[in-house]
Amino acid sequence: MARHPTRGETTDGPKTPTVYDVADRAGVSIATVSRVLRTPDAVRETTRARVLDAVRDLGYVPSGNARALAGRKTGVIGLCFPGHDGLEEADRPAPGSAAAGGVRIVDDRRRGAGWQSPNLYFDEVLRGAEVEAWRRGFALMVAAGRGPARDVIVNDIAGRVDGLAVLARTVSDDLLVHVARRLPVVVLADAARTGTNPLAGLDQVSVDNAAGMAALVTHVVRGLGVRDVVYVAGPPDSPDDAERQRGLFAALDAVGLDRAAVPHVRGDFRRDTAEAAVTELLARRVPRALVCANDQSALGAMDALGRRGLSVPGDVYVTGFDGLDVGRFTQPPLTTVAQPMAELGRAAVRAVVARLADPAAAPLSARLPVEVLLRESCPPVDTSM
Amino acid sequence: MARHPTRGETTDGPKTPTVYDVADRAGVSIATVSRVLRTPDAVRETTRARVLDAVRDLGYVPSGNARALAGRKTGVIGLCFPGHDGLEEADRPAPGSAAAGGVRIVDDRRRGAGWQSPNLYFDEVLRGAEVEAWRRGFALMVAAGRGPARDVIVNDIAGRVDGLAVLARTVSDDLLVHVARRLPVVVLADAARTGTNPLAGLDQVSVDNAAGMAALVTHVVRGLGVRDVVYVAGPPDSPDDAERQRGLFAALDAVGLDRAAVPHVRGDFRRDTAEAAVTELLARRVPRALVCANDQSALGAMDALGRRGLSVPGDVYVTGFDGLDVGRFTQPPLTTVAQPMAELGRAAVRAVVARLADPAAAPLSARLPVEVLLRESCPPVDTSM
DNA sequence: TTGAAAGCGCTAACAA
DNA sequence: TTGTTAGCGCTTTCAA
Repeated sequence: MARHPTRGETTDGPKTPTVYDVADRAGVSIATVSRVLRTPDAVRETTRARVLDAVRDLGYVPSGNARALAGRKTGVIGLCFPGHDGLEEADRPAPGSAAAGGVRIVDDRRRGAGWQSPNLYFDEVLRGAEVEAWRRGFALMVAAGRGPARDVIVNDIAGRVDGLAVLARTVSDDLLVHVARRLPVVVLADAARTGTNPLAGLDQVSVDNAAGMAALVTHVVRGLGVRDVVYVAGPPDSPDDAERQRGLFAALDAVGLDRAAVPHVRGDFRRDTAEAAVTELLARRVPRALVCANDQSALGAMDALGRRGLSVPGDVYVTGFDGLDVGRFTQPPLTTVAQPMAELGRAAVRAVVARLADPAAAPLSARLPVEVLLRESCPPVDTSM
Repeated sequence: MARHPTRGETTDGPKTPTVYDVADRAGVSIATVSRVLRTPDAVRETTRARVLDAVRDLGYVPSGNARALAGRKTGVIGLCFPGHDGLEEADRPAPGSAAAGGVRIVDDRRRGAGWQSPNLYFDEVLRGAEVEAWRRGFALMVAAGRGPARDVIVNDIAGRVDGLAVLARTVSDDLLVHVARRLPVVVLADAARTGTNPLAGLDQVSVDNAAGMAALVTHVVRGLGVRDVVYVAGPPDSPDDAERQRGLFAALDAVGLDRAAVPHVRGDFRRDTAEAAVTELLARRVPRALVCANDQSALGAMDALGRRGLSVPGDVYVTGFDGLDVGRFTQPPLTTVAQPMAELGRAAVRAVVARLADPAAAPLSARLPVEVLLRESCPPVDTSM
């Protein structure tokens, strides 16, 4: 009768119980056990109680894998991103500090506002995705791919989930296309979607870089009346920077300023590079405003200005882009464009769920609105007079 | 021969391909397909190539669930925590701000250093867990249980993973015990493990609250020579606070100060409550040092002191506990005890993996070392003279 | 209301 | 080196 006649009797210790064990103990069939767990109302009260008791007594927990296999869906959504590079070693406890019971005492007065833990960006996306997934009744599986094994991970995860949200350039396009044949894939924050892009057919969710930059630049040029602007650009191959430049140009066009009137220097999205670039610029001349491609380079710009003894915003306005937390604590606080990171995660999950519900729908391309945060480095109105 | 003779022919569109489809197309058996994927060296070069081609052509991605079921292990570790309460609504885009193409412009100059996004704590634990899981070859499944559904979630996740790490008091003890019968469960940050605790037999990883507080208080009393201390306590039922108080007392005992010499006021771990409590205290007298049960209440204490025109650290030393990021940006920066959040997550995963490797080992109880970060609010040496 | 039985897609003996 | 086959634990018709 029972499929496992010797279960837990001949072998070493009791194995983890299955529906069969519960059914045996409750004196019902496995179908009834399944019903009790999935459609309790379809089972007579007393039977249900017997089954539930057996579940309790046995410590039975249904196998999600078997369920998923039989039910042809997992109830899990996967989230892949590029990984916390550099974190692997960074947060390893310092050698010797782990001495038994020993508490290390550190003079931490030197550490300035510039420091911050890496990749907060993804943390927030992740959090948003997590929240949304659970609200929709899905579990979330996370994979931060590091190194060349990324593809392996994604492939691995793809087989375990109903749908996948992948941050731009986490894995090779080929793999993504391959995987997308099997399940819904949503690409996050990859706006540079051209016709020839192999990912062109996939759903995507991104942030409205161009509109954000346009609004910010409009504020600088029209709101503050500044015409002497320099743009501290990102890496030439960055789609994000390309979009932000589009926004910049759009704003210049709109206010009737020649694009050539706003020269670029190259900050490469990095604090040190931007500092160097701006230092070099300042050796030649001092513009009234520095519009930076991201917050990191804005920090670098402020470093350079500070070193030259120039005041922000008194002598030079500085703006960033991203809305990193650190910008709230700089001196002065940094005007920036905040990206809705958590919302990005949520939107991604929503997109996956929507696709699951309607596989035939046209590819989705969502743009999340950004928010310009005016802070002291480039205030709402000119306060210098 | 093939198990699915009509696959993709009679039904609507091609179904997602399985080993059978790949085997058919490559002209081999399913076993060979499986081998190519799992032990490639056990297959002749030419055969392997044929199979791989078929995989490519078909867009085949192996089902993780079927694998897990057949292989009796999932390769996934679960992480459960109490959830980002309050976040659900908080990060919802403000009504109206999402207008198509509209970019909201906000005067953000008012928002002080006190503000910060909630639950950064878990983000870091999560990140640590993710990193470690990945290094060990496991995927990570995340569940932030919210509301009464927590138990359901955990039960659900338990069936999908090889092992589980659960933050203290995320779910009911009963459920945890139930689940622990089936798979390894590691409890995080629940140090208050008494003999009668139902969770007593489980592995656990926590932070050395007592030692941290003891080191900090020793610094205040012995290092700075302060004897007039008030403790701003947490909620009475908090195991964390209890541990920190133990550390406090231990330090007092060690330096020969009567415990009664250090009165308590109740801050309840919250900024506002602590501010109220300290305000009331200051109406009576001004101690030389306020040792607070956590960072939040330290912020509240500083609020109260500031309102009274008292200087930190000139008039009163203030210390916190937790190592929240925000403490680096307060005026003055906050001396605190940093908990190794990311390391907590990693240690949890390590514990699960260890338990998986040796189910018979004695229950593990790991204590992670903390770090005292001396900053201006209670500096390494008395600089006021 | 309950039970019998056929898979879900894969792995892992065991044979060949 | 490759194929056959028996499950893994569950859901789900279809009958009873």
